[in-house]
Amino acid sequence: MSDAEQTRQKILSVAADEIHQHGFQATSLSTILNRCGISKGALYYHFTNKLELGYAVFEENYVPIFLGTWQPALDQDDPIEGLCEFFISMCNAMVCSEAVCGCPLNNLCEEMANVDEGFRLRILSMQAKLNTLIVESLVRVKSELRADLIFSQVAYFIVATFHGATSLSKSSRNKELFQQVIVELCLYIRALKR
Amino acid sequence: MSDAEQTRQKILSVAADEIHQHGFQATSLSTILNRCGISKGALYYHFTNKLELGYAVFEENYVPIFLGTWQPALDQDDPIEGLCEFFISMCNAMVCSEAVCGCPLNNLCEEMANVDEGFRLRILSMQAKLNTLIVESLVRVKSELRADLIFSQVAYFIVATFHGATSLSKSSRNKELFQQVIVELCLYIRALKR
DNA sequence: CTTGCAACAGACCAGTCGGTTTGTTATTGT
DNA sequence: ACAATAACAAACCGACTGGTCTGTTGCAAG
Repeated sequence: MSDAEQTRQKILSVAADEIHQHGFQATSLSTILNRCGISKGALYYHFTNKLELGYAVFEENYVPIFLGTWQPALDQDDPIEGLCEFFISMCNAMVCSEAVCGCPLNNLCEEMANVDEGFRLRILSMQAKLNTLIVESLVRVKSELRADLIFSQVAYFIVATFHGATSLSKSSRNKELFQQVIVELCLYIRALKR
Repeated sequence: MSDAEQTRQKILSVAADEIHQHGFQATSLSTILNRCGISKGALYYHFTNKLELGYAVFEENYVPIFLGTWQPALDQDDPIEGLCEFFISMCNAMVCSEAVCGCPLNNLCEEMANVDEGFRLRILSMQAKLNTLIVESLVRVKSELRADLIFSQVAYFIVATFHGATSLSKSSRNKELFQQVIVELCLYIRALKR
């Protein structure tokens, strides 16, 4: 990796962390510069402005990580159990993570969906993509599921609940509420089977 | 109402609207002053600083409205149907509201829970209070419900899902996704009955 | 050896932020 | 009539914001 590409990646990862912690609008460019140990010239050489930096963080950092965590769960032979295990593992991982900053994508969704159209459209396509992934995995084991299900609706329901659980744990700042919602969610998911 | 109290209320309601639209941190005091047609001296006569104004908006505007919308639904003879009707009516009301800014409390929760302790504690107590209300209404019709339910868990699940649905509709900016999640949520709620 | 460009460094800018201070007006108790 | 206080108005402040501009390296091609 060239030096230039290296600093670009450094900026992206630091920006991703700052945005995750403080949100996009509250993130200061000078903080990013300090943490990276670079100058403003460097940043504006790689990105045209703060917004474009935000978009780049979204597409090159958040989205891959996001899909990378859901995909394996849905690729299991039994996606129902795959999802449950995934959710439970999120519960356990939450203990270790010292800072409960919530899901970066959910945070951006809440903050920027009504502020900037560029963010909104990216969030929208992300949600649609995740929905498709879940629906596909459900269709794959269709024969094992109840006949009355509307897959897309179920998928959005799961995502919405998971999002809500994340949000609850953010304000409560412990995993208890998160765990409760997740347990109930697993009950719901397993009840999808006939 | 005295003149002073009148300007105080004016500030509160305008601030509530601005915070709802742009979030707390992105809300500018000068915007509030312009919309109110008052000066900075007036604002700082009634509130010690921006944070205290935010707290006042939370407690005197958001909380009463919030509880005022949930309470009637839970007070119904059949709280299960009360909740469903409440959710459905939220779906319909959403068409009329031109701006989909999400629930003010959920927004503040997402934005400020990790930023300011004062907000976090207020949000926390609000969530606990809502949870208590829901649990109480479920206990009231306990005999009609399944025996395996953990009421508190169910209550948090409902709230989390509703929050998630709100968030989805914010980014999608139409009521479709919201409606889908709500329909599925009603299915879940009605299945609580034995 | 030098020309040119990629890859920055860092001073600088206009604007905005929350907050303070001083000044003014209207009302009210004495 | 007068002093005191409530209820503001508005100038002002330092800190900070995103963004621009000019200058300076290091390397690579000719």
